[in-house]
Amino acid sequence: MTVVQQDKRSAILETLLDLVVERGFHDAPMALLASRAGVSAGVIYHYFASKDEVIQALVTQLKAEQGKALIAGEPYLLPFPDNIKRLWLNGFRYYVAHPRQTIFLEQYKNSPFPQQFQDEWLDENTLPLAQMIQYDIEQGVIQRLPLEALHDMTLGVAIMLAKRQIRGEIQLDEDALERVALACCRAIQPI
Amino acid sequence: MTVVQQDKRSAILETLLDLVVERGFHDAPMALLASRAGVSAGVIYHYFASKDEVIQALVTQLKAEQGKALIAGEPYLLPFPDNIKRLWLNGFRYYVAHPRQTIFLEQYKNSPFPQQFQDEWLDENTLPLAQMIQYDIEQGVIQRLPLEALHDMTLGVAIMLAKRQIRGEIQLDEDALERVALACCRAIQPI
Amino acid sequence: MTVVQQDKRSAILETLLDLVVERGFHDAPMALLASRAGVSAGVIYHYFASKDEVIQALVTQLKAEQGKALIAGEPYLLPFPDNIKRLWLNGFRYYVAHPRQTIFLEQYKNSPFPQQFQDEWLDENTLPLAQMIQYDIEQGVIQRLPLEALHDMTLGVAIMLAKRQIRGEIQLDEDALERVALACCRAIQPI
Amino acid sequence: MTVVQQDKRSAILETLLDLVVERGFHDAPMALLASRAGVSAGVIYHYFASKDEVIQALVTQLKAEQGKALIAGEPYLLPFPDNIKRLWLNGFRYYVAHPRQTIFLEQYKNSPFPQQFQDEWLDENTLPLAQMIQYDIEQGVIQRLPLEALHDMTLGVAIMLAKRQIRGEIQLDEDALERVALACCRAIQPI
DNA sequence: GATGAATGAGGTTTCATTCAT
DNA sequence: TATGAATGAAACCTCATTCAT
Repeated sequence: MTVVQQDKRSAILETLLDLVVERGFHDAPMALLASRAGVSAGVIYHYFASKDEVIQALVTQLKAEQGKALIAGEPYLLPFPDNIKRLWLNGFRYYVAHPRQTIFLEQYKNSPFPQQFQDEWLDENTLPLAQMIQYDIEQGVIQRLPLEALHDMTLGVAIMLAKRQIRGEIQLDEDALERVALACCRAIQPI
Repeated sequence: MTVVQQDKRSAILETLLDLVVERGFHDAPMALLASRAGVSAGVIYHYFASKDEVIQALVTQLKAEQGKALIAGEPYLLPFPDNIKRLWLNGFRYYVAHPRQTIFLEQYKNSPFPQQFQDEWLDENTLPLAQMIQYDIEQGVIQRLPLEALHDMTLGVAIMLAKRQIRGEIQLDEDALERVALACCRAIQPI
Repeated sequence: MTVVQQDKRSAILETLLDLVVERGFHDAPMALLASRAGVSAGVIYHYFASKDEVIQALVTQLKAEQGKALIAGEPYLLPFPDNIKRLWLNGFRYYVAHPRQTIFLEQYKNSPFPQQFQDEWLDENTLPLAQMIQYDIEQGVIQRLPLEALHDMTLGVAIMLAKRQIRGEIQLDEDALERVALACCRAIQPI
Repeated sequence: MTVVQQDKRSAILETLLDLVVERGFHDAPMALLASRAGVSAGVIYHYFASKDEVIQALVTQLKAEQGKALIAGEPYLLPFPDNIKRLWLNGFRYYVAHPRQTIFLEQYKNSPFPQQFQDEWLDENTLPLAQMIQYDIEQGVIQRLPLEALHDMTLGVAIMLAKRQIRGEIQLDEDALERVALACCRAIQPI
């Protein structure tokens, strides 16, 4: 049945997420993936053509989930700096609330996997964000810098801080969070 | 001879750097390391006890080199915001000029290797920087936030942008660089 | 329905023929057999008990077809050397016109499959041929040699040449064919 | 040491020969090859890049040995039909004396392995034979037929009979052998 | 110190066969 | 009958590490 099928497929992806977060891409064998997912070694190859494709499927799924989380509350409808602030807080909270997803994607992005060219600003979730930023640049409320640079100065910082909080290195309270989010907004404003 | 020894040891580390950058930790076998380093497979085990130790040795070396690069021009002797700006530009330039080292360390930091607790602010290179920041916080010219947060809001952004530039995703000219460096200084200032 | 049954059974055998000719016994998996035959993997086991039995069924069928082709035109009614010549030309033409069947059976005969002892001269098609040869030996028009040797000196040559022609290594015209067929007749005559 | 190395390499090839003759290409796993050769599974891959390359190496070696056996006694120096007769008897005796090699090569030639185009008449052993045949054709003592056809009408018959004798299906005595060899010579003569 | 053949456990993937539906 | 997901043993191959030389 389709439900059962989806169950197995999902169990495999879910377990890969755990495994890679715990042990890294270099130490996540298929046999362990199978046994921890409660499936036989063979079925994995009914759902995916190879180990790489399991990884790709998980990456795709996680990126979509992240993208959706970022646009919760429709930040692209707010004026600067509220739009960026909401985006930033959306991001930070999602990252901290989904530590495995965050750790996995960061590990993936920093590993030399054949990076299919996929502009992070051109999928259905982030396109309105890109347009929002572009508009604010034209309006003169955001510095004229590459989208990627603006991303790193805002959401990039949110990811880094979230990773630290996940690892327990820091613990930002609501007040500190607000201040950092605002600081990132200020950073990208023209002088 | 000692020189030859150092040559082989260095060749191994240098080659591991290449290999991990090209293929990732998950695809850097010892046999390939040996052949590309121009040494026999066995001799690696005269210099290092295991594969993990080769990796650790390289990590240690690269961190020390990065640490030294950051304090070039003794930024800890300058007043805010010049100290942070110099630090930022030191960092960005070092990262871009040493792409393999940057990529390697980022890959390492994002992989779940047994992270021996090693406070990044307590080694001989970064200690003066920590003291400098602490002093500026007391003086009220930098926001009271965890050192790690302040790091990510400044140098963290430099690393992210450097990685993008290494990958060819962006190309920041001198003017843009200055603006971003300043923006990061502004970000950590109190409101 | 019986027709459908026969259709599926035939499709399986037909596809196995293709598969083995293209890829060999060592590379003809059941899953591929099923998908190329347009049937499910499971249904093969309704028609055949195992992979070996599919192979055996195909072998049996192909041998019967070949046997029938050899006695077309009732060569056992003709006097030597016309009987042998017709046999030879029947064979050559059948082999060339049925390349997959020829290649398959040759591959099978040269592989160490459990060769159920099955005298090739004792089935319903070839028995009259064996009697014909035996008679010609008694009459002194064919050398007294084992039936198998006489077979190889005549039909055996036809198979070899047909395989070459199938592979495109040679191209025998009608004249050459006649000459070779005759040569094979002469070969088995007493001196 | 080189001797030991050669020992292992040879043991692997020798064992593959046994294995394929006994069980066929479709049932000759590397693990069995290793254990029967008295080596570990891993070493095979120090000497050969893959299973296919082990097979290729064996094929190459066996073809060379066969080629040398055929020209023993320098048949290409004798006048027709003694040259062909010696070739034929050389062949038959070699095949019967080296049953595994014969069975292996026949199985190989009848399997759809990527047949590197390798004209069997153009290597160092068989080139003088090709020239010899060509000369006899010009002299009018051998029919004008493709070399491949002449080969099958003579040596081809020798192989087939040898295979039968190996399997115990026939047992040709010296007298019968002489007669068959001569018959093959007669077969390729012009009428 | 240096070599590289050797090991053998373990990696990814395949495959004949079964069985719930 | 028919399906195709599921199994798990076994296939091919890799790899960190050892050790005789």
